[in-house]
Order: sequence, then structure tokens, then C-alpha cells
Amino acid sequence: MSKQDKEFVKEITPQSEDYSQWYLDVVLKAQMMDYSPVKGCMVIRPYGFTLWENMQQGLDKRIKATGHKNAYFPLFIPESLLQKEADHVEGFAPEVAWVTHGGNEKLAERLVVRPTSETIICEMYSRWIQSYRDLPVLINQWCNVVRWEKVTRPFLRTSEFLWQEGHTAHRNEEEAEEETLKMLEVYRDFVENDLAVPLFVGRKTENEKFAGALRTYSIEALMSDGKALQAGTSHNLGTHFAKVFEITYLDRDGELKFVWQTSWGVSTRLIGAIIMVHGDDRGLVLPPKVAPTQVVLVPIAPKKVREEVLVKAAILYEELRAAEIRVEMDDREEYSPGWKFNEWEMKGVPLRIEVGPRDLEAGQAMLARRDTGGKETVSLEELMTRVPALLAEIQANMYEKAKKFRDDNTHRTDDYAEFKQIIEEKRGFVLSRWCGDSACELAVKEETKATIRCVPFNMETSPGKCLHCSTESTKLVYFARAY
RNA sequence: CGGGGUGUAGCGCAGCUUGGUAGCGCACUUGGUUUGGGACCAAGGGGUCGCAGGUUCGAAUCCUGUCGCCCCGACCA
Repeated sequence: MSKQDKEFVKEITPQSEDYSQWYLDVVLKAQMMDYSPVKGCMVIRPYGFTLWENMQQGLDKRIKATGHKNAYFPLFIPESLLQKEADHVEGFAPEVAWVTHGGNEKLAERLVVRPTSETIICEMYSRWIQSYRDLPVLINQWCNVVRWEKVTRPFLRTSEFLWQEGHTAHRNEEEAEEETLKMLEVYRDFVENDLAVPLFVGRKTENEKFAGALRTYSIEALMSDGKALQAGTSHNLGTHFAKVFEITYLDRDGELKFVWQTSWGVSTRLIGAIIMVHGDDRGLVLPPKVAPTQVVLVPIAPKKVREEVLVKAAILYEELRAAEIRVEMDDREEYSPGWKFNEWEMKGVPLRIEVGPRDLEAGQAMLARRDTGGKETVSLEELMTRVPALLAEIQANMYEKAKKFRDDNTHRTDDYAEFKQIIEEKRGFVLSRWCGDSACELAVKEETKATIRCVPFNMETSPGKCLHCSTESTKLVYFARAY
């Protein structure tokens, strides 16, 4: 980075100097969030929340297109319900928040503030489901959940966070498995196409699966510091919950059977993924499809021509709005153009349009894209076709760039010494053979801090030896240090 | 929850060792001049020094406790 560049972004610690600090500087300075008086709980400011709303729209549309309906279940869950599924309680007990009093009176039964809603939803499903004709039940909810975290980081891990959780009930394993994988694919499509974040998808190991699930699948992304981030999960819950909540239905053959269930969720953590996949030393870089502001219009308006420039800028602004482009006009007089450029770049706005006296004279405007820093001039006649095209180009380029980084940082080895070196020095994903034994997985974690992020689909390979124990294996898995 | 760091104006910091009128830069307000990559001049406003005790004639400064935040480890979307 040049000295001049450093001046521009003096408020942001460079990634190379301190990645964690860079992340914190960016989320605060770009006004994505702010700390609140409650430990571990953040305020999502309008800029960050608009991003979330745009993400919600893209995902909600897909969830509904696959036949699900939204509903809302209570924030509070009676202790007795949480206790029912043994693995589930064990998994969540250390991080639940309790409500013990109503006003001044102690409650007869403590309530947990939902860390996830499986239990309360199962309780309701057991009442609603009687017959195979009631199935499948396909419900999603957008809500907040609370998990009392010891170490918190904005968006990545907060004590309260926003998410969606889908909960479905089916007749049999086949249907439940199909649903689980279908929603995993919905997440992949959404995250790769709308957020421009390339993913590895696959199954979680027994160690890493959700508390109470039969099988867990996940989407895994690589952050620009080389650490992996679990960006979403989809679980086949089997009949574990059905059995303890007695969710049964009378099947066509006259037999009373347990339903097969799924649950799946993504959270505001995805915002953290966007920041860490695309961001640079100048700040955020947001994918056009979800960016709160896609285009910022900066008039360069010296006094003598001020009116002229502003009138023209206002016309362009209205045209862009009419084309349903999320555009913002920055005609503040108290800031210089250069100051505005840096400000909007820090906030990650994909495209900036400058119009000044020189442009007007030439009948053109200046376009500056955030992803590459490239500038081009475009005639005013072509502007309305060029802007949408350029936004699409930026979206595609951001994905390609992130994918190249991900691929360049995905290594293949079955040699444990080399594996350790890669994890320590290069980071990123390492695709290695694994025997399938939990003990081996845990040993690798113990020795390298790398975990199996997922077992990819259709990756069986020629026989070889497990990375750690040298047992014969054809199974390849992705390892990485993760957030 | 262990180890380390930090807390003074909205932000970044100095002052603390050696107790004695709380300061600097940016930001903010007003007026004027400016506008193609963080403009300039002038005049202003703003802080019970994280919180609670203690020592002292007197505490931002010394002592004790406590809380928040950050970093590194054990658990998690």
C-alpha cells in the first residue's frame, strides 16, 4: 500500500498488521454495528440492518419458493421442554439464559430464552400432527436467539443474534433427507449467488454435528485470513425429537409412526462472512445484490456551475431510482469530493458515479467500481444500460476473485508433516484422507487446531492412507482452522 | 473460564513514575473562503478522568475491589 493510500484509510488498521483489529475497525467505522451496554450484545445500525434486510429478502424468497411458510414461536421455552432430548440439553445447557422471575414473583418453572427452537416447535408439532395427511409440515421462522457466549465478536459470535430457522416434519427418512439436502442447496445458491461467497458443502462429522441431530450438513467459507467459517447448517434430526416429544402420525397402512424431522438455519454471522471474504484495507466491499446502497452519486459542484451540476445529478438520480437501483445522492456541501470517495469506499458501496463540470461538458459521467478500483467514463446516453451491467459484472467478479482465493488456499495432501506445515504457515483448507475415526479427528484437532469442516459429497478417491493413523481410506475431507 | 493488555471529550491519545487550576489532534458549532482522491482561516462548545470504596488538607495520579472492551488459549451459528 502506498503512503498516500495509508493516509486515506488511517482509521482502519491494515489486515496484514492485525486482522482482528481490521475487522473491528471496519464494522465500527462503516457503522454496521455498535457495542451496547449489554455484554456480548451489539446494536445493528441501519447500514448493517439494511444489509441484513436485503439478505433476508433474497433468502426468504427462496425458502418460500421451496414450499415453506413463515410462522412465529415464543421466545421463552419451559425448562421441562428443553430437558427432553438428552443430547440437545447437553449441547445447549452451558449457554442458555434463564428467566426465573415474573415481576417480583419467582416462577414455578424456569423459562429458557430460546437458544434455538427445536423443543418448543416439537411440542407444537406433537399437537398438530395426527395423520400422514398432515405431513409434511414446512415452517420457517425469522427471529432472535440467545446463547450466553464467553467470547463474543461482532456478527461472528454474539450473545443474541438474528437468524432464520426452518423446522420440518416428514413421513420417512427419505423425505427428511431430501428436505435437508434441498435446503442445503438453497443456502449454497443464496450464499454463492447473492453474497458472492464461494463454498464447500458437505456433511459434518459426528463430533461436529448439531446437538440432537442424526446428520448435519454445512456450507463452509474461507475468510481472507485463511480461517474457515461455518456459514449455515442443515440437519436431518431423524426421529430423536419425535420420540421424546411423541410426534406421531397414523400412516396409510394403519400404523402409528414417528415423524422424521429437519431443521436448518443461517444467521447474521453471514454478515461477518461477507466482510471477511470481500473486505480490504480500505474497508467493506459489498456484493451489489445485497448492498444497502448499490450506487452513490457524487456531484462535483464548484460554485460557478453548482446549480447546473446539481440539476443534472438530480435527473440521473431519478433515472437510477426509476430503474430500481438502490442509489444515494451525496450532495453534502461540507465535505470535499475526495473525502466522500473514501467514505463510501469504506462503506463498501459497489459503484460510484461522479458528475462534474468537465463531464457535463463532454456529456459523460465517471464510474468508479469498488471491487477493482477501476474507473471508466461513460456517455450519459449509455449510463442507464452501463450501470446495471457493471453491477452484474462486479457481482460476478467478486465471486470469481473470492473463488480464486479459496482455490489458491485449498491444498491437497495426505502427509501429516506437510499438513501441519500448511495449517500453521499458509492456513486455508486442506483436503486430506481420513479414516472416519473420531479419535483421529480429535487428535488432529488437538495437535494442529484444525477441525474437519465437512466431508464433501462425491469425493471418494483411490485407496490411500489416513492422514493421521495411516489406516486405509478412500474418504477425503476438508480440514481448516475455523472461527 | 484461565493468561495478557486496556479504560481520561464523539474518536485517537498525552498527563500518572514524583498527588496541587484536566490538555493535544481529529470530529462538532458559528461566520467566511472552498469543491475532480480525506480543503483553509477565525471564533466557540464539550470531560464528576469506567465504577465503588480507601489513604490524604487535597486523587486522573497512590491502595483495594469491581465492571466493560481487546488479544491469546478451552466451548459454540
